[in-house]
Amino acid sequence: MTGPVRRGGSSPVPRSADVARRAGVSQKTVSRVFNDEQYVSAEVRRRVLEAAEELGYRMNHAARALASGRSRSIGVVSLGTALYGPASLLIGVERAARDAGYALRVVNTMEGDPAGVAGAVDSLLEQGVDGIVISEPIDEGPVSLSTDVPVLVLGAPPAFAGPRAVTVGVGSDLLARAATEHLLDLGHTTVHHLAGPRRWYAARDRLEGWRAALTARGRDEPPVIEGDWSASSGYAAGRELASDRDVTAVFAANDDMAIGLIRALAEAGRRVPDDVSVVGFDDIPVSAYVTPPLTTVRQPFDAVAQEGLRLLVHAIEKPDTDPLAASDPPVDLVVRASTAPRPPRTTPGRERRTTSPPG
Amino acid sequence: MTGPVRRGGSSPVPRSADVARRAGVSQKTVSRVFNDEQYVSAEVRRRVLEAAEELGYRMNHAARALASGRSRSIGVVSLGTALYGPASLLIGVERAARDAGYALRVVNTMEGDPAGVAGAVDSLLEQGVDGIVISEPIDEGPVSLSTDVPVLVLGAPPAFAGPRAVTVGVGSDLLARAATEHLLDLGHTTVHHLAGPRRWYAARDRLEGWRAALTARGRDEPPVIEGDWSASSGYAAGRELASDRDVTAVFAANDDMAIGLIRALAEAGRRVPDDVSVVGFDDIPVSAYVTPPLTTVRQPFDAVAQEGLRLLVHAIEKPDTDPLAASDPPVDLVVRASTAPRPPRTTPGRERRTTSPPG
DNA sequence: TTGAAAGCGCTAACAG
DNA sequence: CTGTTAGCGCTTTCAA
Repeated sequence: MTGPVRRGGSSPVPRSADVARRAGVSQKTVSRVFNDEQYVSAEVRRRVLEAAEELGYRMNHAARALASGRSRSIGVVSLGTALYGPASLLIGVERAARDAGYALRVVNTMEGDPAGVAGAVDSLLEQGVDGIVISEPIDEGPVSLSTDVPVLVLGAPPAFAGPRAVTVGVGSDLLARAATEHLLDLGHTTVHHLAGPRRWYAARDRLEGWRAALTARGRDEPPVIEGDWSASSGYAAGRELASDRDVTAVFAANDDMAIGLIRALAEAGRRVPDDVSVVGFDDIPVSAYVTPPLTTVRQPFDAVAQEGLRLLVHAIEKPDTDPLAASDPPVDLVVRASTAPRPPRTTPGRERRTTSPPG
Repeated sequence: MTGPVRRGGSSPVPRSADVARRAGVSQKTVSRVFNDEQYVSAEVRRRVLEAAEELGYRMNHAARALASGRSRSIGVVSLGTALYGPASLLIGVERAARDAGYALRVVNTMEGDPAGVAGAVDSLLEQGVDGIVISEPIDEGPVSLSTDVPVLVLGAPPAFAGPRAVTVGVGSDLLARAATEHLLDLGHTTVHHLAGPRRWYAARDRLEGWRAALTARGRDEPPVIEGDWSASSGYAAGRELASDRDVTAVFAANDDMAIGLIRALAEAGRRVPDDVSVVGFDDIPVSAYVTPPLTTVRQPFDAVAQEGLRLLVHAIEKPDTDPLAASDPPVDLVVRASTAPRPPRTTPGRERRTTSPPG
C-alpha cells in the first residue's frame, strides 16, 4: 500500500475526512457540501468550505467515480489531424462539455490504424466515460459498439453506432447543395465536383448534396474527382481540370483543395472567376484573403458541437426520457470573388466565338 | 449504493473477480495478468485472458487509480483555438501520450477567461492526472502552480511554472532569426516585423529572434506592428505598410497574417516579391499554394511534442532521477516565391530613380 | 438536517 | 509462481 502522497515534502494531500475533522462535522457532510446537495445548513456549509480552503482540499474524482459509478467525463474519438473542421469541432465539444460539467478525454485515431474507432472507444470505456463523442468518423467497415454508454456521432449516418447512439448531421449535404445551386444560379451549365476521400462520411455527404442540386435541375453530372482534403491534391485536380475548356464551375469539398485548385488553374492560364468559378467549403480563416477571395460555405461547427452535446448529456442524465430532436444547422453561403457568371462561350451545337470582357 | 451496472438489460458488467472465478484463479492473479506483471505462468495467463474475453471484461480505471494513486493519464491545458500551431501540438501530444501508455484529458482556456490557466490546472489536478502539459500559454500574470505533479510547458520561459516544471522551448526564436536572416541575406537593408499578440510567449519569442538577427548585423529596428494571428489583422497591417516605400521586407509571425498582408500589399499595387518580400511562420498546409507561394519557416510540432512528452513521462516515472535534457529542434526554412532580392531603389542620401523590372 | 456503516473494483504488501 | 488481507477516498443507504 502506498503511504499518503506528499506534496513537496510538506503536508500530505488532504482528504474529505481531514476537512470534516477541522470543520467539526462528519465526512459525509463534507461530501454533501461539495456535491451541492440540499439539507446542509448555511452555517455548516460555510465552516466546511473554510476548512477546505485552509487545507487546500481538492476532491478525488477517482474515488468519486468508483463509488458512484459515474465519472462525469465524456470521451471524444477524433481524427488525428489539424484540419480546420475536426479541430474546430473538438474545441466546440470541449467547451460544451465543460459548460455541462463534464471533463473531456480525447483519443485520436489515425487513418489506417488497425484498431481504429472500435479500439479508441474501448479505451474510453475502460476509462469509465459517461458518454462518447465520435467526431467525423471515416468508414472502416462496420463498427459495432457493444456498450450501454450513449454515443454521439457527429457527421455520420444514424446507422453508424450502437444501441444508444445519438446522431447529429453536420448538414454538409444541405450546405453542399446550396454551394452548387449558387453556381448554377450564376448561369453555369453544370458544376464539377472535387470531392474529399470517399472513406469520409463528410465527403460523401457533400457529394450527395452536389448531386442532388444537379439532379433537381436536370443537369449533367460530370465525373467526380477525388482529393484528400489537401491543397496539394486540389492542385493536382486543377491541372487535370484546366485542360478541359468545358469546365466553368467547380465545387471543392473544402477550402484547402479549392485554394490548390485555383493555383493550378491560374498557372494554366485559366482565370478565376473570369474563366472558371470555384466554391470552397468550411470558410477557413484565410479564405477571405487568398487571391481571389474565396466564395465558400461556412460550417457552423460550434452550433453543431453544442447541439450534439446537449443531446448527449440528455441521454446520459435522463436515460429513460425520449431522445431530444436535433435541429438542422443554418446554411451560410459566403459569396466572395471566386465566383462569377458563366463566361460567354461556344454553345453546344453551334459555333460562336466571343472575347471575354476585359479582366 | 448503486446496483451493478447493467448492459442493455442483459448481464452485469464483469469485474476482475468474475474473471478470476471463471478462470479458476484468484482475483489478484487476474490483476497481475492485466498489468503485465511477471511471475504468471503462460498457462494461467492464457486461461485468464480467455475468461476475460468470454466475459467481455474491461478493467476499471477509476478503481485502479484509487488504489494505486496513479491515473495513468496526462492533462493538457490548451488554448481554445483552431489555429494551426496549437492544434498540431495537441495532436502530437496525444499521440506521444498514447504511445507512452497515458490517456489524455483536455481543458481549454479561452483568452480573457478569468480563471485561466490556474483554474484549468486545478480541474486537471482534481481529475488526478499524473502530469500536466501547458501548451503555448499566454501571459496572464504570474501563475503559481502549487502541486507536486510534473508540469511540461511547451513554448514559454522556464520560470513559468511550479517546482516540478519541465520546459521545452519550441525554438521559435531560432526559427524567427533564421527567417529574418534569410531576408537580410537577400540584400534587404532591414526587415519589418508583423508580430503576434504581445500576451503570447510564442509571439515574444519570435520578436526576440527577429530583433537578434537585426542587432547582430547592426541594422535599424523598425517599429513593430502587432497583429492577432488572423489574416484579417495581417491585412490591416499590410495597408499601413504599403504606403511606406521604404518597406521592402516583412517577417510575419505566422502564415495567416502573412497571407492577409500580401493581399493588402497587392491591392495597394505593391508586388510580392518584386517590391516587397514576405516571410511567414508555421508552414500551414495552404501556404505552398497561395499567390505567391509563401516562404515560411516550418515548425517541428511533432518533434517538440514528442520530445516534451518524453521529458514529462520521465519526470513522472522516475521522479528521483535527474531531469532529461531537451534538445533544440532543427531549423527548417522553406524558401518559396514570396521572397526575392531587394529591389533597386533610392539610396539614402542620393537621389536616384530606377524603373523596376517588368513584372 | 446530520451521522454511521458498508462497500465501489482495484493494487500493495506480505505470506505461502 | 499464487493467494490473502487491508485499504484507496468517496457515495450510498439507512438511521437518528
